[in-house]
Amino acid sequence: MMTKRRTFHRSSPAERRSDLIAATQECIVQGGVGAATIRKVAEIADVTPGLVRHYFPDKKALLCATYQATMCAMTEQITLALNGCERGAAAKLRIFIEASLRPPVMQQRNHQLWASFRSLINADPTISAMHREAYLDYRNECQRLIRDLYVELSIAQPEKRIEGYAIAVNAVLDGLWLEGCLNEQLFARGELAELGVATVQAILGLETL
Amino acid sequence: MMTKRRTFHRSSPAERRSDLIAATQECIVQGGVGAATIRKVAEIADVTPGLVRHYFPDKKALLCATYQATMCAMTEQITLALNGCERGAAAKLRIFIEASLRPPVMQQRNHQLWASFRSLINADPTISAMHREAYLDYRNECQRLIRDLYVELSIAQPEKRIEGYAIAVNAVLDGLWLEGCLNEQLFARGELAELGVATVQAILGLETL
DNA sequence: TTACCGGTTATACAGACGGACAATAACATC
DNA sequence: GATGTTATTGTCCGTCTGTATAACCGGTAA
Repeated sequence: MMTKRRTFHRSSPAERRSDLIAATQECIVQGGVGAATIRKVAEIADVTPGLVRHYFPDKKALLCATYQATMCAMTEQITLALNGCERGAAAKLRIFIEASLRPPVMQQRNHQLWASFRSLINADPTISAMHREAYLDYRNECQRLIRDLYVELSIAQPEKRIEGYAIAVNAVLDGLWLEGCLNEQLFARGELAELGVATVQAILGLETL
Repeated sequence: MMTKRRTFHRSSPAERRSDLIAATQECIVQGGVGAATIRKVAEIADVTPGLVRHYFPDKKALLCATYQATMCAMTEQITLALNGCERGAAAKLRIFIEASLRPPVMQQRNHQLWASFRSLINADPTISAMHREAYLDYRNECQRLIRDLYVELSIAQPEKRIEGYAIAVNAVLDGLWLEGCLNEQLFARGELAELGVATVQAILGLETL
């Protein structure tokens, strides 16, 4: 009963870590959090189960790292788009909306991951804290862009109203993102982004995006 | 080693079924889908594990029934509010918005259940189909209310534009519902409902809600 | 009373799970 | 080239899971 030993391959720690996280994402996408078992993750990453524990002290740590990586990847895409534009506040807000409502941010895969982790909010305080932080970051970015826009247009608005706008705009983007992710083939490419821009214009009472 | 046998109690089938579904919901709320094990469900329903299988052929059936019950309970609350009002289209739309953005529909518990089942969409085609149906029902209801409103106001609108409005309004309600469920204590009671009405007014270009 | 039947309980079982650990292979340092 | 270090492998264990099945109980009808 001599089974051949698996070929030994060594990768850089950063690469291995990222591979394991990617494998975890793949599991979750395919079958929810419950499908992300240590064994399955190891199999997808083409590695033995023991190695997973060498990089992450326990399963919870692996899941948290995966959540973090997932959210970072999305916000990174948006800041990337935002940094590529040095024009005014209106253009920035438009780009923020469009980046949020197009691939690679608006993608069924991302939604699947997002919903899966969100389902753990009551179960794990760490996940809960990470979620809250990501949510507030996004909403504050939203609010900042809206404030800058009114300043640029020399329209005075009380901060309280701007906050209300931010909540509403955030809600629209969340909602359209959800719809778009779930029906990737139902909407033409860019359709939801356009609808998002038009809707935000209506909410802000502007026609200048 | 004589452990006392559990007291024998017989309930009506409908009641037992509903108890088991409620217990499943409780598990999911506390710890996500993974926490809803047959044994835990049975414990919460104060019943032995074997009985669960007597009412549901397997775990998947139990989860699907729970999903169905969860969504039905929410839409039922909304139709209930809608039926209690025999006034015009504007009032109906307002009530639809407010019912969606107040307890008992807007409730952390509901959100937890919603996210949990949504995380299974890729894993189970039955869940996927049920979700799609619920989503389209809600959006169509939305679209119908908007169409009726414009008819009432004698404003001609191409159906294509009404569809766009419905998508946007649906997105706002989804988004605000998400925000509200997750921060039940952050918003004053009715604050999001008001914000929702104002935002929908802005989207539809009306001030008559 | 008695015999039956379906709801209910208790227990058994095979498989998968997370975590722990020793053995092994590649690399780093001297 | 020898030696220590770290990444990686293979294997084990106790626990928990979903499911199957046997034993039990209480009402119902003959």
